[in-house]
Amino acid sequence: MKQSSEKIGDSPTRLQQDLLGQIIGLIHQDGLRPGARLNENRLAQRLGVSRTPIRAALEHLAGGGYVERQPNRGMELLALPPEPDAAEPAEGGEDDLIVRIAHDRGRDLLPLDISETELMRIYGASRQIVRAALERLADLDIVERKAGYGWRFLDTLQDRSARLESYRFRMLIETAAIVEPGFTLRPDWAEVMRRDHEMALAAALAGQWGPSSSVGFFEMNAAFHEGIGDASGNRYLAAAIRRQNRLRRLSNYDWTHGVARVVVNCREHLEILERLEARDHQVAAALMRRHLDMASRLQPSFESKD
Amino acid sequence: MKQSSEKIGDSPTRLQQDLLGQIIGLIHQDGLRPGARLNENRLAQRLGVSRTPIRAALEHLAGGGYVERQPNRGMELLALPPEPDAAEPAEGGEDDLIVRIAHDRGRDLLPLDISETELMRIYGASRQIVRAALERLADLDIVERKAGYGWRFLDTLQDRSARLESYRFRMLIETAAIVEPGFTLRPDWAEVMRRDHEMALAAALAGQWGPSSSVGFFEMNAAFHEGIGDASGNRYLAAAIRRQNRLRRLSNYDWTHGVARVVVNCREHLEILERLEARDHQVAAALMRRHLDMASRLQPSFESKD
DNA sequence: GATTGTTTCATGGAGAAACGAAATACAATA
DNA sequence: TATTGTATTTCGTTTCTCCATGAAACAATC
Repeated sequence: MKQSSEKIGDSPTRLQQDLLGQIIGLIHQDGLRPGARLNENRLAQRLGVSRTPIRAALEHLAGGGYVERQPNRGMELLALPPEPDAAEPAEGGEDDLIVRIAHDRGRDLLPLDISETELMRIYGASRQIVRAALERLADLDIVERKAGYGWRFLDTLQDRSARLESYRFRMLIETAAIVEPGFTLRPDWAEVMRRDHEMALAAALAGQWGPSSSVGFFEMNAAFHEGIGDASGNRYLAAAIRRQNRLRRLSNYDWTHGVARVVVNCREHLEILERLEARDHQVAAALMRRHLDMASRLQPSFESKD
Repeated sequence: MKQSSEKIGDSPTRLQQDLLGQIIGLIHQDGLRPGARLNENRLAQRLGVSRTPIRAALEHLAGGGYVERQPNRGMELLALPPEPDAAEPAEGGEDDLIVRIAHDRGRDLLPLDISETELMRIYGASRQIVRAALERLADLDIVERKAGYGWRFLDTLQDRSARLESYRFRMLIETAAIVEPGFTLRPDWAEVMRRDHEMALAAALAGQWGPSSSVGFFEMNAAFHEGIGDASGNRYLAAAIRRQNRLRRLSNYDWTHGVARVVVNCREHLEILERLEARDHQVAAALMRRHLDMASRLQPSFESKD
């Protein structure tokens, strides 16, 4: 048996899975056709890793029937593999746990003071995972180490004033980002954003709003604001916006404002986008300010959830 | 022997050391005199820990001769222990390592790509410490995980444009902090700040500037800016300012601008402080803007250090 | 009854060992 | 020579146990 000599087997690693997606992306980007050969060295170099995980990823692709190994001559492309949906929020147990902890604390399912081992029991996660999650939550000022043992929630989450402060902060930095002298929008990014928003808008208008749309909508939203930060040319503005999104991700994964608000949101984003493409930064900034100001006035209906 | 029953011995724990300092602080704050008794329960409650580490800390105080254990009646204060200097940058191996790594990378003593084990070898630290340091550096966008194994420096440090972006960002958020509607300065904080700055100013004018003054000066400086963030009443502004200081701490521990600049810096801070106390927020913000703008124009003389 | 002294339990850190997987070096093949 | 196939080395995660130490309960003392 030839297969047994390559020990690929069952589960692709995190890295291998990432590489798999990137390889597929490169295949499309380079416009390869069936019959083309995939050079391992070049892939390894372009993706910044060694050949080992590349080979494993290719082996997985072969398992799907998209490529075939030609002995001593490498992998040949048989069919174009479909592009996977980008940016799923990391199923496994890393960012996932952070969201779950924050969510459960928001519902008062977790006590204010809690120890690592207790969290390990509750979520069935290893100490390391729990630790990493707590560290990152601490970085967002959501928990803090107690002096001795254990951690304490700071309850920035359901805090009403925290929400307003967050919006005030965002109004400051996001408008500033838009009027930065070095602001330059990447045209391809704007294109993708427009398309995504128009699709979301159409879906919302058609009443297609499933329970899974919530996360996707949030991520599109986040990508919009982060893209503006990146375009500002100031890495600290960009980092601050990204940080705010990380914070919002913890409490905003379930959309509580209904479809009507989704429509408004998309339209406002599209309007800002238009102004940005027209280099009308002053108006775009004003629109952004109003966009955030309006959003800050919405009442999050927390309690009526289970 | 009575001592052997209490197993305190040699090395005070991190927690015990912290508590020791805090207990001393409370003794002074409460204005206790020799003869007073130190209640374990109350100390434990005020400091948010159990009695166990409190007892250990008190035992250490007894070792210094400042208190004495009266059997079954607790600790009696014999003499006022001296207040330790606050905010030493954590000798041990936590924050310390972060600064050292950043410093060495800034001097090009570390390669761009590096593995954890290599860092362990170089600094003789445990894997955990190195990991924690790298995670925090990653959080500041100074390193990033490579796809496979290892880490890569992003070199935000000696990057000239990063420096300017940082100052632009600070000009934005720190002036915004001052003009926040909820801005309220704690009078005691202002008092301490004024005193510290005047002392530093006097020392600088007298030409007393040792190699150790550098860190202390930086920390005073940082405390000033962070205090303004805290006074703003917006936790995200405060957090952003604190984060910028954390970043600056990595490259600014050695002051390269000479004593003259220390004098200017202190005077500007004192002027801002005055305006703030007079509730003259607009002018204070303008002064802050100019303060940062001037600082951003200084040329950091990097290379001439060893 | 309040406070200290003492014991017991739980927490989380340190260290070692084992393992899976990525990096690297080397051999084989076109 | 360039590329793939294979073996070796290295890395970092996982998992385990051990143990100091902090939390909490209980007993003793004033």
